Amino acid sequence: MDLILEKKSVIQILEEIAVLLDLAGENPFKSRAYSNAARVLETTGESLEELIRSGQLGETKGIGKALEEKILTLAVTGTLEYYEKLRGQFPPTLFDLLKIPNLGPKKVKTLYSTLGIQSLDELEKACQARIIRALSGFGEKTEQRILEGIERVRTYAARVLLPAAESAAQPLFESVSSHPATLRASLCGSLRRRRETIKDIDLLASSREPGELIEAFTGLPQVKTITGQGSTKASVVLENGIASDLRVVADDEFPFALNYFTGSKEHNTLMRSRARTFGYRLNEYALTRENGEILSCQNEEAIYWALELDYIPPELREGLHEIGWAMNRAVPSLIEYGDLKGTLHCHTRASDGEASLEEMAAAAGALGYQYLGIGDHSKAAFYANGLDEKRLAQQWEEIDRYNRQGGPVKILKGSEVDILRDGELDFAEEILLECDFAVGSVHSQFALSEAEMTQRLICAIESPGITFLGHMTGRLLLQREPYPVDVAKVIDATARNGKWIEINSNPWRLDLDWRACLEARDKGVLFCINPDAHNTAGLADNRYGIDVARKAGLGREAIANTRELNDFCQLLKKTRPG
DNA sequence: GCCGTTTTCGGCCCGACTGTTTTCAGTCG
Repeated sequence: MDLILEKKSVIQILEEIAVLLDLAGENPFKSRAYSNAARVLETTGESLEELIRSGQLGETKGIGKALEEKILTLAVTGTLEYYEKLRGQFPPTLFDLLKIPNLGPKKVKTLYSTLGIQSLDELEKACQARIIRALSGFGEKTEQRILEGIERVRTYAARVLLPAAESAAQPLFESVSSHPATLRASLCGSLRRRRETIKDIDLLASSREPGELIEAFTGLPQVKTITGQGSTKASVVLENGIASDLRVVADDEFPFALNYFTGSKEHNTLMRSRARTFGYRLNEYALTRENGEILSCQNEEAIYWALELDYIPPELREGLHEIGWAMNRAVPSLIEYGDLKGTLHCHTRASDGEASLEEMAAAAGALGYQYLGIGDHSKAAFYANGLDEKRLAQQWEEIDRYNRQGGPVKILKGSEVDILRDGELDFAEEILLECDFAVGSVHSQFALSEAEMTQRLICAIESPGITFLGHMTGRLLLQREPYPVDVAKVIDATARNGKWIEINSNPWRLDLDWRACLEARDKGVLFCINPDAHNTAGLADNRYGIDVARKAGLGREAIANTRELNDFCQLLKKTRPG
């Protein structure tokens, strides 16, 4: 069966329908059903084709009869009358208005239906002409906030990468946690869940004098504007454009608030539903019995235990599988930051890196690694000064010399070999088989069809000399979408051929995405966490790769480079024929 | 529109803050 629309497009349309239903003022639970179905599709490992063929689509929780039919129609015909009709009611530019803070579907609908406002520009003009304040439900302040919001959307619409948020958050956290009025403090939200991109920095503190903390927070030198300030909560925008919220609670409420503000929203919803099955009520202050009796919890762990759940680490709280795992006492034991014994896929000055072999090795040694795999670019990557056969041989001599002298780490010989358009590799098979490992990567010709790209990657991973694919989907977070590829099929081919999957730790990449890693784990594939480092500092990026692994629910045993040198080399050999 | 350890109908997580109200709707997380 051939599908006209791929899964990603179907998901997008479902999400769009949810927004359109909100705009139309439909039952909010109906809208939620569409969002929910989109999320379910996004997180299931199965391809849409497989779900349809096996008849599992309608069996999936969150997809009932109506949605099954609509998804099927969309996938097979590429269109859906229900969607088209809904879409016809509103101009597509209304979606831009929804990005303005404090403007939701109701207000946008009012702006559109009373004044015909469709775009940011039109809204800006209407605000400047002081027309907005006359609308019922709007006022002078709303008008002003909309103008500020438009400015903000234009300037800082984007999310930021995890490391950027982390470095902005650290001084805020230190200021709050060291304040004399603070009893306990924590970073929360997506930062604590270690998401790959962050929208704002959430902070929580407990105190007997919340007002003092709020004052101190809004007065911090990093704060550019205060967008909201109450007695227990403040919202600000920092000088660097990132938004930040501080919430202050009483100390006995802290564990509940910590759990609540860590989220995700989906996880919270599931936790509250779980509480209800015991007749409890859970909010950010307490866990309460029906009779009003409060169940005391000293820390977050106690909340999970009170709901007869295993403790769930923050990274797993995405509303996917974690509650089910926790109910069955099956929360995986996650890899820890110190668990890596070495790493592969690093560059040197020989291609486009900034450091020498020795410098990279010394830096790896300083991280406590036992081995470092050098994988410089191959000759097709001419823009990166890729190595040809001769220069590769010279590098090997250099590596042999280094290893004979016995530095802090054993250097492994490798190559990041370009995958050419047809799936063939930039080096001959016998050369790759002489390497200790080889990373196959796509660096050009991104604009293939999904079928062609999938075939290209499968062809590469079937090559005997290849150990794993480098940054499998080619995405650059906040910059470039992944190239079209059927990841499930590539993972299948990887499993079939006994190869590994790279978790590329570069914060721009974090590729393979954690959402897809779980599926690979269930197929028994081993992972390798690599920094793709182009300088010595880049080696430390592996902590972000570990975040990905943790979010995927991977334990130490699933990651090849948690093994000691000898065991690791044995595993490497198993990726080769014979 | 989905779903079932109070249920096949009537729920669907819950509270802070804001602005525009004169008791509350909208938005956000």
